[in-house]
Amino acid sequence: MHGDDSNGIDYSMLQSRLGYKLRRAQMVYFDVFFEACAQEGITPGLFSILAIIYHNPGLTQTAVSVALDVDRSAMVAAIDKLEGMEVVERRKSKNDRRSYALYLTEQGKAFTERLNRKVVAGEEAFTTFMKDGEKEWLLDLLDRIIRARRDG
Amino acid sequence: MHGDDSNGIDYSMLQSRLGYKLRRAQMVYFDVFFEACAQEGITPGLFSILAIIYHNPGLTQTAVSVALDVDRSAMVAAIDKLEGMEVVERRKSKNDRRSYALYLTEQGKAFTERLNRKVVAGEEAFTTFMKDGEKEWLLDLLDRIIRARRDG
DNA sequence: TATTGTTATACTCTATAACTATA
DNA sequence: TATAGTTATAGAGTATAACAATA
Repeated sequence: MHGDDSNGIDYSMLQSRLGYKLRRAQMVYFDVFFEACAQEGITPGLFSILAIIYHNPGLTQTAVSVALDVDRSAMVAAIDKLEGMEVVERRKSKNDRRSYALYLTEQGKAFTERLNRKVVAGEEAFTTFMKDGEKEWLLDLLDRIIRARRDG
Repeated sequence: MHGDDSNGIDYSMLQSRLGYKLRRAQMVYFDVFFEACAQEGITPGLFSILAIIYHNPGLTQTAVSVALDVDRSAMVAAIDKLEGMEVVERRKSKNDRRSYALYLTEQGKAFTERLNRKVVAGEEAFTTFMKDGEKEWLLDLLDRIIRARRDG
């Protein structure tokens, strides 16, 4: 092992690059997610929105966008789609008539739970080659990378 | 710690999701890369192309696209740009007149080496909160995820 | 003045399909 | 017939700026 991948290409400058590996790993993960959820019309981004609303009912669109670190303008089409699927509903906020409070419908809750089971099951494909505790370690280390930004 | 992030949002369904963490970590990494290389007009994708050609001079565009797992049609604009920056050159292949052999120019080699030093230095921001050997372990684990696809 | 949701817009990335010139 | 590079095109994803309603 000195920079060569199995296809005979020398990856020397990339094989020890965190960013390159993160991107490739994410691409693989996306394929697994896609197999599990594409037929439901759900992308990773939509799933993350459902997951946030599931555990934080009543949030505004802007609050969800902040939680997921995307622009609030991107939420409009996303919530439109989820509302069209009848899994999310916008309720007019009483105290602030500019904003909506977001809730999952009853079927939206069941839908999200089912999706979550599929995603968790899909992830088990990755744990087969992990030792005990290795996944928790990975999640913790990724967290440290994520927090590196806001903690300086 | 039971699903809450520091902003008061409950991330229960996401905090143990590999895909979510991979994406967020990659976003943070991209910011660091951007600070280091954006002024040079280089994105992570362009850097990966330079890195491949650096260690594998003479590859065709298609070979590079296969090495990086992107469509060959995406290579055209990328190589156009790198050629415009005079860091890569297309040389007509002798044996197969359909294809080009890709090489770094002299300044392209120096440019790539300089970029590599910047990227490696930028990555050190992430190693400050890693224990000895943890980065190598992370790279190895990400590799196992990446290989999970082609190895089944 | 500031903020929420919205719209219009644009830019990047990426993939597909079809073309051309070679093989 | 198959392949390399190219082009046109389209779809996601995401960001900015501006606007109306409301705070």
